[in-house]
Amino acid sequence: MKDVKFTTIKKMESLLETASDATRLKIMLALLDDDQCTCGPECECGSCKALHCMIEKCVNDIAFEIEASQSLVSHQLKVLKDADLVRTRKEGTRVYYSLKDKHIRLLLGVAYEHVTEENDHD
Amino acid sequence: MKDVKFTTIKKMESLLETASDATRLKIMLALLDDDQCTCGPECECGSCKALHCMIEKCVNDIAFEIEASQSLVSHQLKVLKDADLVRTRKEGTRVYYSLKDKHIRLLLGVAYEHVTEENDHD
DNA sequence: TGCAAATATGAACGAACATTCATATAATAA
DNA sequence: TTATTATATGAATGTTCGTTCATATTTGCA
Repeated sequence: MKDVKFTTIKKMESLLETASDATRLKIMLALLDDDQCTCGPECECGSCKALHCMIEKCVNDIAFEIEASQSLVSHQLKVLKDADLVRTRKEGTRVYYSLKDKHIRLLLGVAYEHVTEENDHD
Repeated sequence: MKDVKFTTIKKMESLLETASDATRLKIMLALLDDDQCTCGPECECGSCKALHCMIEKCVNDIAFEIEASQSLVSHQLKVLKDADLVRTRKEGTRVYYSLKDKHIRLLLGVAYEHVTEENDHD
């Protein structure tokens, strides 16, 4: 992986920087939760341990779940949205947020495994 | 992925925060380079498109390659080392750095793919 | 209309961070 | 020892960023 373009570096920086905050991580992990998964046993999402199932939650529910203020969650959701890590769907007064795509779920998965596994040498 | 412990969140934050800097990304991408790979065709590292081959470079070579000052590279290598993203090997006056393990290479790979691929919906 | 619920936003404050410059340490060779 | 090369480190500076508080906007409903 050599001669990576500067704009590519900058995009990677933006992606990782956006992901690298405890509040935003809590939000994204809440959106990786499997409570709302209604797929069958063939599904590989959430509790099924894989990543194609889309889970969505509204702002206040996220705020309650991660025990943060509505303002903070809204601010950070905007950061996540601007950086394209989440998508939104409006329904009445509510706005439902979900993770953007499989890369984001993979990123969270890799980071999670790295910090929870014991030292494995290479 | 629910009920993630606070310390796990903090570790993920640290990992991603450490990775989310253009200078440090350049350094890590330099360590993902395949110039030094001498493996055979069965090897899956670098140009072989996989991740088990360890590549190491010393500080000044990295500084030259990414066009940054020695001081800056040394500072940021320390950040990477403290956060356990790279390992070191001393040989005479030189210190050779390499990526810590496959998770780090995977992390870089996922981030790279996310920013270089076109929109793929889920 | 007016009210309530859900979400978004702007200002402000303090903390954290990337970079540079100058200098220190460590190892090797003469 | 002295000189040289490679690397590390401490201080200083300017900037960025997360959070809070107060308030604005939007939507649905009486």
